[in-house]
Amino acid sequence: MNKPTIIDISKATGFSKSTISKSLNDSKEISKKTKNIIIKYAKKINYKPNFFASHLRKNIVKNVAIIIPNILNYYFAKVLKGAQQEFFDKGYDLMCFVNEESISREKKILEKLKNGSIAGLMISPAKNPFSKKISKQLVEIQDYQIPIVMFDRIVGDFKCDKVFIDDFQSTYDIVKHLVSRGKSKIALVSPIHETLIGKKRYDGYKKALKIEKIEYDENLYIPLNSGNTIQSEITKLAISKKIDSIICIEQHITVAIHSLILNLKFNIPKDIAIVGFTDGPLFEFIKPSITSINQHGEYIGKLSAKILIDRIENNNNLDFVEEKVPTSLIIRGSS
Amino acid sequence: MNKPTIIDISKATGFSKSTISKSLNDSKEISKKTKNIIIKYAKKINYKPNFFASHLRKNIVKNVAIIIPNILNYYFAKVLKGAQQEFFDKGYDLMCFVNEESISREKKILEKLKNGSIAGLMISPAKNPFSKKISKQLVEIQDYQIPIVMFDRIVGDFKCDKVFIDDFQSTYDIVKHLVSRGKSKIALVSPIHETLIGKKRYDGYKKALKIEKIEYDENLYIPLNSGNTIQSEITKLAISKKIDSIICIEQHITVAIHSLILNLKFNIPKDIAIVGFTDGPLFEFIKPSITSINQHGEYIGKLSAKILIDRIENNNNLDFVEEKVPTSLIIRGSS
DNA sequence: TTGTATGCGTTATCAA
DNA sequence: TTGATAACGCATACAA
Repeated sequence: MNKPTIIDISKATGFSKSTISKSLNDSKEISKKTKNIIIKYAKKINYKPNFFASHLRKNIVKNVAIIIPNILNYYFAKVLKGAQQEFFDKGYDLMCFVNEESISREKKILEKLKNGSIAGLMISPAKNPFSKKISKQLVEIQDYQIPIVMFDRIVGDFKCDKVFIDDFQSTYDIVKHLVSRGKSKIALVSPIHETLIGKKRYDGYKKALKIEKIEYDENLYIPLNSGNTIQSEITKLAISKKIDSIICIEQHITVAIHSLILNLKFNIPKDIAIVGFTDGPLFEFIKPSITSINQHGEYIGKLSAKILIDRIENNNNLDFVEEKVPTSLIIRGSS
Repeated sequence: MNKPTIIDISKATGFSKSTISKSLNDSKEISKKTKNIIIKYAKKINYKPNFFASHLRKNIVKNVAIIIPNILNYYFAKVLKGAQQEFFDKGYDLMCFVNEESISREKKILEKLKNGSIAGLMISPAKNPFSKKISKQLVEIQDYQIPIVMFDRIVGDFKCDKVFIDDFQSTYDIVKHLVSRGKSKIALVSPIHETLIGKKRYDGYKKALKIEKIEYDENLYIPLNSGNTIQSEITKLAISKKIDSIICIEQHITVAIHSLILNLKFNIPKDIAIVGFTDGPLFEFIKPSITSINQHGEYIGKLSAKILIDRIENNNNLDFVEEKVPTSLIIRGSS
């Protein structure tokens, strides 16, 4: 059986195409009686309007796309979940793309999205450097009147709506918390030091140290590049008692540090406290469990979706919004 | 700027609509010279064909949908990742839906998908009972010539392509492994005992016991309904030494059992071994780490996508395939 | 090699 | 209250 069309209904019921169309759209031009006949028959043959035809005609799109770096990252999965719920409830279909942290993949995805199939885009770009080419593609998408909401990994000088956590506050809060636990030799481990997020977290860390009158020691700030030297570096710092606590920005590295510290026979949190970032259950089940920043991924996803829908539906020319979402600290055994 | 169309190019270059269309599709009817002019101009104004128009005209769809129960489940996230990669590489857009284990949500999603916007569907249905209504909707989708691949949570009597792990073998292998570790009082905890998967895993368990000449004890088979009685039940069995090992089918319950056993001051794996199911890193970082079945989610996703694309593109009437993917056992500290 | 005309399925405008 | 017709943007059969 082929997909039935309005013409099939027309032939079967004897009414014209336009009468059918109006009835199915519940127009008040058509009499109840006629509508009933038509709707009943449409149901019977399981008629659904052709997606492409109606969209072509109406020139409206109810598809949106989301691009995330990595679906296996619990935080991004939560964002996706929140966004998906919001979009679905508002009648939008969500197309989902994953860039796998690859700029070339991201370019391909964006290229594709220019075909006009989407009404809006949510994006958290692949790790920096944010390429000029990506930026150019995003601007082209905006030129087509397709609004963009950038979330989490926002890019400072790109103009669009943005949703992100309060990165400054997150590390600021962690330092305050650690100090309240009697810690003062606080290391910061960051695999994303070159990103805006990384810089803000670094700033929050530094600011809190200042407020707490702890002198900043550049040896305790450990930006990671390849990620291989971290073991020896942490080991050195720990053994020489230069640190009594570690803040780590990335979940898997946090767990690695956790293991390392235990293997070195230090006590967590007495000798060395650990605080990390994640939305997931991983830190909860480790022994000792790890104190962490809750990034509220689901809320970020929902909020971004709401903002995007608002842009799509009320294409006002209001200034771009920048929503800064507060984080919260979940205190567990490691601090 | 509005999205440019073929007509804009036609006006600007002086060629007719069809010459433009043919050039952009690299038809060999058109001279190189003309093509160059047209393509160059199209690039300049950043022309992209209208998605809806071309699809309406060609009556082909390069969208597919996937419905998964829960995006926060690491296994399903992996399936999604694998599927997404495969589809993207083959030029398909993937629309992603999450039923959140809700039958009513699933019904809404399926209702929507009947609008003809997809060329194929991958689905792992919400937890059973697999409703008659869902089945009816799926059949309707098939009636529109939209192929369906059901993965993981397959439904026995529904006719479509299916991809799933060898559930029988998974528990069979676990029992064999536990026996090789000297265990003989093996409990099986299952929160999905009413599903086909649950039954097969139960069968594998029973069969392996038989092969190993261990008498089946129905007290050691613990189907979970609300999931609240498990604590006391496990505690009783452990204290009375009725069990020396536990197989658990669900990841979070496995972790809960793991904690419970440790709290009861038993040694894992000496007193009680534990084996679970998951694709994720959770079991790796717990102490002691947990032996588990790797369900190869990414492969399942890729394979399902491949099968679906094959159905879409070579709409042959071959019999439905049922791909049974072997699992592998990752042996860790808990056994 | 290029242009003309038609239709994909729907909706909207206007006429009956 | 219903019907005829045009148009959305593109692709193709056919004519030139």
